[in-house]
Amino acid sequence: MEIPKTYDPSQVEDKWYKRWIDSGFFRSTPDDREPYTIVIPPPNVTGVLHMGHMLNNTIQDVLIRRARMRGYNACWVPGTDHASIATEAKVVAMLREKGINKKDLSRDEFLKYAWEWKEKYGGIILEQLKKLGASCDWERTRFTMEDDLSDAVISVFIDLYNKGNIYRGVRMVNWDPQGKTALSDEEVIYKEVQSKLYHVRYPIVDTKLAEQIKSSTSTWTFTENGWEVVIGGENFKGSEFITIATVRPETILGDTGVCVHPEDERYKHLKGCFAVIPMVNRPVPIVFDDYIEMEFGTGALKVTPAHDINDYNLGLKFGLEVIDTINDDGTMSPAAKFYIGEDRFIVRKKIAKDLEAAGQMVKVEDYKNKVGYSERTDAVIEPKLSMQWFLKMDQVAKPALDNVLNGNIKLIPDKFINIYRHWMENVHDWCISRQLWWGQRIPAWYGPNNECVVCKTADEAISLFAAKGISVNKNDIRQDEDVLDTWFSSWLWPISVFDGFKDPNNKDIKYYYPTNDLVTAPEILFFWVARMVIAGYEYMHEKPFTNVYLTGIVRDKLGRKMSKSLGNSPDPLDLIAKYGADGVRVGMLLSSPAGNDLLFDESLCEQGRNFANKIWNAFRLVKGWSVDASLTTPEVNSISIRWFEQRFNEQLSVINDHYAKYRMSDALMASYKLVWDDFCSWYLEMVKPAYNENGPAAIDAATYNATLRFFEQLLKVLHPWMPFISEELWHHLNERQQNDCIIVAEWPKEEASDKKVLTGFEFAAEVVAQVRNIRSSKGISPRESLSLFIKSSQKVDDHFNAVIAKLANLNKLATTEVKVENSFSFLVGQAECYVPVSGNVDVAAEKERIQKELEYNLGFRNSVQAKLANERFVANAKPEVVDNERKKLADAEAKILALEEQLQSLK
RNA sequence: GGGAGCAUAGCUCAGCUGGUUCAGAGCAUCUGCCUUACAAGCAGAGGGUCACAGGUUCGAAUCCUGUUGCUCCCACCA
Repeated sequence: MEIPKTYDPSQVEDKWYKRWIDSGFFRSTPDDREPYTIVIPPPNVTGVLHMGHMLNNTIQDVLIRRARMRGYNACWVPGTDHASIATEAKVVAMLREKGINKKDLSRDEFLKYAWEWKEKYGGIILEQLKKLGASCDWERTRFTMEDDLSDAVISVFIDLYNKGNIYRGVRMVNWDPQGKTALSDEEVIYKEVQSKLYHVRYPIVDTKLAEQIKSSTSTWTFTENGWEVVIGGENFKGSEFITIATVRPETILGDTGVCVHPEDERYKHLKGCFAVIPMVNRPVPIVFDDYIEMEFGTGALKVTPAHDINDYNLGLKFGLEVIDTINDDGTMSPAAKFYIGEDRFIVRKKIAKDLEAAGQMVKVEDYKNKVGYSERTDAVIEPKLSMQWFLKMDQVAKPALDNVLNGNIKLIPDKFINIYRHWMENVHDWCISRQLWWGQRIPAWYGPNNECVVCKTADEAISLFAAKGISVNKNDIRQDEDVLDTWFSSWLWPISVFDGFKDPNNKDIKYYYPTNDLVTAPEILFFWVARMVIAGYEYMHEKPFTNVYLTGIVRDKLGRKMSKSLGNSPDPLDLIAKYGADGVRVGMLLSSPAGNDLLFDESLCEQGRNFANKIWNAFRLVKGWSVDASLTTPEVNSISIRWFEQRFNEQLSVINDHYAKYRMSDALMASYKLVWDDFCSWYLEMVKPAYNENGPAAIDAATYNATLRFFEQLLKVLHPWMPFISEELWHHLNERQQNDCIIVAEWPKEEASDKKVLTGFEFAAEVVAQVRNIRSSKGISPRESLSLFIKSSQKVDDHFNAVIAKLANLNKLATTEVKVENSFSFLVGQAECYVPVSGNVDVAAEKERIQKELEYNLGFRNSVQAKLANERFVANAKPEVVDNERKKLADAEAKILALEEQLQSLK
């Protein structure tokens, strides 16, 4: 059989993925085994796979596959999220391209387009996940807007409303003028931008004049030192101004007050006075509040209650008028009286110019500030008063906080606990309404006079109204136009995917809930994780998951976030095509400790691919062996087999321990080294038959069988990381029954390892390395056979002598009582080793080398001696530590003695 | 403005409650090898005052304080 020299994943991956599916290996139904469950963080239904998904889902698949092998009933539930804002934006854009304006469509027409779009593009991402090898139970695929899940959302809303946790109210919300919807605080991204700070002076008038200005039209003119106003033919003059500083002059038209600090000497005398707002000529009160920073700007703040949350609060406090001057789409409203219908940013420039022309602009300075942007549309957020639905958080958040703090739910890494606590302790009410169509429509109904009832259907609404004494028919009532925040459906995900709302006592929810692990990005710790915990306790009285593994953000190697605009995000499918899914999986996980950002570089995938190839070639070697049943097992092989068994046991427990602590990269690296170093570089070289003129010699049956057994065990350890190549080789290694696949093979049992064998090997390995070092530094060919003599006062473990002889290519390995002349020497532990050479040894170079080693050991001995001479050390340190120091001293002294002897003999 | 975290080799990271020759791993680098499993490889080697300054201790990469630099989270500074 001719086996290609390199592993070709393209020949393998689709074949096995199909076989796994066809065999139902991903399928999970409740049985008597213990469940192990993960619900996928549902990606946006119209999204495509990016590197973040790759990392995330690779980790989930590793966890799921290992659990499956360990005998758990492993269930990974996949699905997608309807992502209302993002999807609606995409649909609107698609329609616009077709020349259709959303405004011209009815709600139903629009939704029809949206569903078509979803059917067409939805779930591409799930197909992509299959390429990665994701072993989800695809028969369980859910979608947050499918009927059952939507029903769950609606009934939860009604339930929370009836419990008094949901209320409706006018609040200052983050308004996205492009998406024309309110956003939650979490959906606003603040960016630092270069702005301008405009200093504008408002004339000061007293109460009497203010009254006159209010009651009739006034015409103002400004000079350098004062102002003049004509009211009804009467002329007034003044020289006093108050200068405010603002970055948003377009909101001046909505000003209803000016606020200064009560302790501010500059303004104390203005109590009871009014400032007159430019252009609209509205006198507004000057109020005093210690919210004001005296040092900032001029120390005077214009108050625009309709367009700034702080101003809104001040407005409430001082009873200021609210004038909403900006429309939903970010243009000026009629209430502004000027620039009506023009965009807020254009108006900003215009009004600045106009104020300048009028003589009210004092100065303009450059200024850096933070501006909120919509996460979804990137539009600048407009704080806006509007009627929204809210969920009260303080009560429901309590168990969600407690159960993380008491360790009932674990965050990995645990540094996120503090962040979580901080958020939960300062949680704000959650604005859950969105002014969109794509999503679950709010089940609230309004009567003729805006009376409101909350229930599922119009018929129920009619009877609820009737109960309130309001008699209506279907045509008199209308349903709320808004839909619910997407997170208001995804927070139910771990429950709703098992139909926990529809059928609370069904087998699935009872069996799979609570789930085990959740793997997600820290960015959505509050958006999603915290809220799932809340929903879990509210509706199941139980946590939704036990462990939350928080991945890092995938960045490029320069540390920049991957983004479309930077073009630094590779297409995961291209990577898979290039390096194989196994290679990419390994690449993703090689260096991504929980919570740490992953600086991704293609070379990581290359390393993964190389590893796959290494395994492939180990297989080629083993498969190429011909077995001769008549051969007895050579000594070198027996001890090698004995050693590898121990090494495997030892490393398996290391790997298991890493997994238990969710140290994925460490678990992978330990697996990697076990295969590459221990198995390939050492074990296979140890048992590999020598070759004669006819090619490689035959191998004995015991060695062959042991090697196959080891290989199988290693493939199992590799399977979670590299499902495809491990499955492929599993079947090449042995004839298998149809269903004997590694995906469902049993994870290796952890057994004790014999430390004596392991340390015996370590000694041998060190000797081999030293001989190789001599070859390398002295230019002796590996093919030239050497001899080696070991001199030691203590007994050295000689079990591995045959191994040493083979790997170091020795024709003789013996002990000696005396130093061997004309040889290179080295020390391993206390054993002096001599490699005699035919030519003359470079005495000077040897002396120098030995001298250096001697000096190091002398220094070391001195430091140990000093330690032991210190009475306080001997008195205070733990006895075993002191003993250890004594042993170190003895070792060092023996070494020094040996080195001195060697040096002596070279003279 | 408040809070949290980080700083160890060129890069990415380990280093558990202070104590094995503790200063590590992988990658990268350098040297020598196309040795019939693998050049996507083999063998060997060189890289670090553990950010800085103090302190606690018999003993500090590890604990404490301060400084510097970076990152993240929260928050309503015009």
